[in-house]
Amino acid sequence: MEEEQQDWDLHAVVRAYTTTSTTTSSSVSSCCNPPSSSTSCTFFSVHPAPQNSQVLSLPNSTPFEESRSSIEELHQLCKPFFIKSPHPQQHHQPFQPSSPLSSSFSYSSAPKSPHTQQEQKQPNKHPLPQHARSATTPRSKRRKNQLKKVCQVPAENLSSDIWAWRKYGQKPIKGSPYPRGYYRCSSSKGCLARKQVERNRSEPTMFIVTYTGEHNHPAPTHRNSLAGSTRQKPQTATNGDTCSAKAVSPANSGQSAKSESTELEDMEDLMKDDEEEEQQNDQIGVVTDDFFEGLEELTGSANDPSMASSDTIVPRWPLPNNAATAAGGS
DNA sequence: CGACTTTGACCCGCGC
DNA sequence: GCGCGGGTCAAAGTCG
Repeated sequence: MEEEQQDWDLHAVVRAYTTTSTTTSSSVSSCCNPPSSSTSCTFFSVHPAPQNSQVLSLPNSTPFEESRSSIEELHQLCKPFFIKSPHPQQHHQPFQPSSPLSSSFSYSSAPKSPHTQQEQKQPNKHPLPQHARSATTPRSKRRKNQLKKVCQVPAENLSSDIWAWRKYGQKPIKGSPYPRGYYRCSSSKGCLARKQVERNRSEPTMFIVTYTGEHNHPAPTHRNSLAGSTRQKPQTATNGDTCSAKAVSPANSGQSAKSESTELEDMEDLMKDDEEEEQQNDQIGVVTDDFFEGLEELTGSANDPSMASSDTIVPRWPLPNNAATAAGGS
């Protein structure tokens, strides 16, 4: 029990994950990549599409070739999601995922009505100030009609998140040996983006990440520019097997962050070419700034070792520790 | 000092 | 209507 919890030390993990493909829900063009990757994405859209959930397998090979093709794939994949939406809140354009290349996303609309984020802001219930229950964050309907994106990611990919997440809670989930961690975006105060990280019961090496709400601010261009970050705890050997190295990402270790940024720039150049191509192509279809943003993030993620499939390449920045470790030492 | 994690308690949605 | 379980809050403690 406790072990599991310790195991479950995801605080760090979390910040590592957020998908990149700007998503909007609605059907996803299926990705034709070979299911080589251990991740799959499923999108549930608010639109009751017959197949609103698809498993997207993204490439897991070389960063460049693959990344390129991945981008294309991704592009294909994301196209449907890039819907121009000046008012993201009104569309379902929850977040700008940062690393679509690695994992499975699944958007799921709230079980019931198709209202999306709006609910989140509706201050309807909560007459009760529980400890001055924040008048700013009406909890009402929190569970209702929330657009969710569920991703299943391998431990190593948990660190591929460009957003900064802050843990605000953890709860044991009934039926699951692993607790669920609750995180919110710490990049911006008013950001409604939330994230839940839970280990897959049947496959402990996989994590189920659920995103809720959307970022109301641009994604940090460089990870080291992230506001807060997980702290790096002195690996208290309490965990025995799994490390609880909490640090994850970029922002944590200035070192990694630094090298990261430089390398990122490098990679970005390369990626940009591709991006431009893609963008041009995109212009034919529906392309928005969001999309570019997404691409940027993507490129950023592309650099991310975790994204490029850790199997074939060596991480360009030291993250395994966190990701894997934080991931529960899987 | 600010930001983050931890943790217990509270609140509310949902199913029965 | 009731109870369970999940989601969030906020105080306390930790760390850089």
